[in-house]
Amino acid sequence: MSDLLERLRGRGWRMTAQRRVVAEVLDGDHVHLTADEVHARAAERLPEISRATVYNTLGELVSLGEILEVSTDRRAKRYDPNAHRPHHHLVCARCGAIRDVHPTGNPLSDLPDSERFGFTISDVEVTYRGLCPPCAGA
Amino acid sequence: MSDLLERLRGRGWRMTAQRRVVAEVLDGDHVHLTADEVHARAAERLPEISRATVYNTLGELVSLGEILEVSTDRRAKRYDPNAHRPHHHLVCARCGAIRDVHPTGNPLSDLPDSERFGFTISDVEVTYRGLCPPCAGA
DNA sequence: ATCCTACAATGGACATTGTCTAAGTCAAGC
DNA sequence: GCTTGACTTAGACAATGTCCATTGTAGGAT
Repeated sequence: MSDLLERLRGRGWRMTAQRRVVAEVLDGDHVHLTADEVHARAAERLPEISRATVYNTLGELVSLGEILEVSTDRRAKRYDPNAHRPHHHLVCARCGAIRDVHPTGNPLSDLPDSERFGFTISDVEVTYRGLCPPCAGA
Repeated sequence: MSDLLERLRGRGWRMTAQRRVVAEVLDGDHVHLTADEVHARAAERLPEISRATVYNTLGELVSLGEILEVSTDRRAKRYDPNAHRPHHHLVCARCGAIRDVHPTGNPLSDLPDSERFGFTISDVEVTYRGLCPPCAGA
């Protein structure tokens, strides 16, 4: 168990059974669960937890910067607990598998001023798409 | 009017009033409409056009490679008629405005083999996020 | 230890986006 | 001008997410 719960408590986050369970479900590396998957896993431990609470809690954890929202497909948002190390994603176009990747270089420096249209850019998101070995081998 | 309709006809695409209207709505540069927006604009000219037809037609145009699907937010997919020149997107986090951009460099070469996990990578999508001048000025 | 109160959880309605199907309609070839 | 198979339609359905009024409770105050 990481210190996620401690960090949250230290920030004055009111601790409830529901919030604890959601945080515990997400507390692992290289996990990219949808809200529904989080709800399902949380419900294994706390059967009466509601979907709204899971959505609320996930939203709060995102606001607190403890997890990241990832939208690699146009289906459900996924939640990535690996929020403290910048990274991008590699997605299998067939089965949806997701891996965290760390490209070299900084895409920001690849965008000349003339292509920024006066925007204040705060974030760059890179998604590599392809086929994972099992799907490519088929 | 570009030659989009001619290209489609030449490929044996059966031409109907609905398809013509959808193609015409999309026939412009730097437009990034949602399916519903396409439907609304098409309905100005052809009031009885159905949502299903718009979805079907958009899907076909994507399959034909004439337009691109863009998922810059987790709301509706957007359709980009600028399918013949590779580009990425710059999105305003507040108002959702989208600009096509052309970064230098190739993000694919920034991903070492050790970070590819055996995937066969076919596509890279880069999304820059920030605030457009009006939203930043507020 | 008990009480208070603001904050959190619940559940169910609602919203948005997209898909599917059965039946009717029409473009294009003959 | 027919015929036919592809296209369109309307609306039901599905998946994901949001909202709200009500009920419950964590944590501080007494």
